[in-house]
Amino acid sequence: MLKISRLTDYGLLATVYLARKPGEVIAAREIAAFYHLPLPMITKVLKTLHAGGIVHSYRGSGGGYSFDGDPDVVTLGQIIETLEGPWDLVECESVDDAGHALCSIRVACPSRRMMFGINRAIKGAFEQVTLAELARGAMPSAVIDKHELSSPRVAERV
Amino acid sequence: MLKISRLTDYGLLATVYLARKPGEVIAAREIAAFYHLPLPMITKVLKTLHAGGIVHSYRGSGGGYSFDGDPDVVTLGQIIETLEGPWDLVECESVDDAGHALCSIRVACPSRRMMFGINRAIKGAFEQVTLAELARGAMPSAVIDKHELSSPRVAERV
DNA sequence: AGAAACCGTACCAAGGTGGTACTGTTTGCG
DNA sequence: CGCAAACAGTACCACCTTGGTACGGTTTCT
Repeated sequence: MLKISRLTDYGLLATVYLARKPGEVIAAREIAAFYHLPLPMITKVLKTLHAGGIVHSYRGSGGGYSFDGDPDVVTLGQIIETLEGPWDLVECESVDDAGHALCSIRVACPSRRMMFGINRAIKGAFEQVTLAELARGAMPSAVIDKHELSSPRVAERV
Repeated sequence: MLKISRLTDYGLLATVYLARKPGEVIAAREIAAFYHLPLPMITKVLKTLHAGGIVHSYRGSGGGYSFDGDPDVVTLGQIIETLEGPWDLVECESVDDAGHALCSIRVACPSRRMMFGINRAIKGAFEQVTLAELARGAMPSAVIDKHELSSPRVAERV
């Protein structure tokens, strides 16, 4: 299930804040103060971003976090995936502890294949928005290509 | 926040089932049996679909639900909106009981405008998938049109 | 009259989310 | 050396949503 929780939103804000001052080491306290958000929330999300390799961390006095990567390479999709973990619109493919599919009607399900198409489209949209664009505050008028939608039965998956 | 809960998924299944037998009055019991889902769940979701005007209901013995509309007009977006209610990726515009914005940094927020772009793209994707396509089980290769992005400098990933 | 089927509402357990607290550990600096 | 700043890890809690159930009421067909 796709969700963009408040925590993920905090993470985006923090990442953008760091990306706007590339290479600079900034304490979590400063970010929390800027956005008027509780410090423990910001530190929590920054820990996750660090674990995911999005930002660097520096401990000790004068430490903090920094974004050292290329903002044109890091995408919104990567950040969301780091913060929320893997996601899908529906849980068609989930399996129980024994490895059996939770959904008993998978093969005949009328919505599964369609959902995967939508799924891919959304992930694609997230992948095409770079951190650089986020940092600039640009607003893309992203749309779905109608011609691609009508094509029936493109690929057989799974 | 966008979420497609299991209940919404049930609603999609039920709607598709009805749309495949247009005009036919079908008891909730039959749909539940077909998908191996608990009857109370199906009835609950069908009530919501009826309240939203997606399907018709007929009471009494021999009653049930039917889809009488044009499957080329009803969209996935309408069904989701009926089942989940209005949604947005982030809660930037939410206000408290007194009408004041919950987000204190709205005007300067670096992610708000971008999120609205993504928001629109996803809603657009949902609006372009019709119930007829769902019923056919077609799988669209929906993609975002790169040229519509505000910035031409889009990283070559995926 | 009785059964079939929808309607409305209420209820509950489980899990997720937002948020807090506390105890390390590392590092810079006087 | 000793202190303070700042990250790391973990545990905890209140609240809400979600999935699912229960039950009594109403309509309609036979």
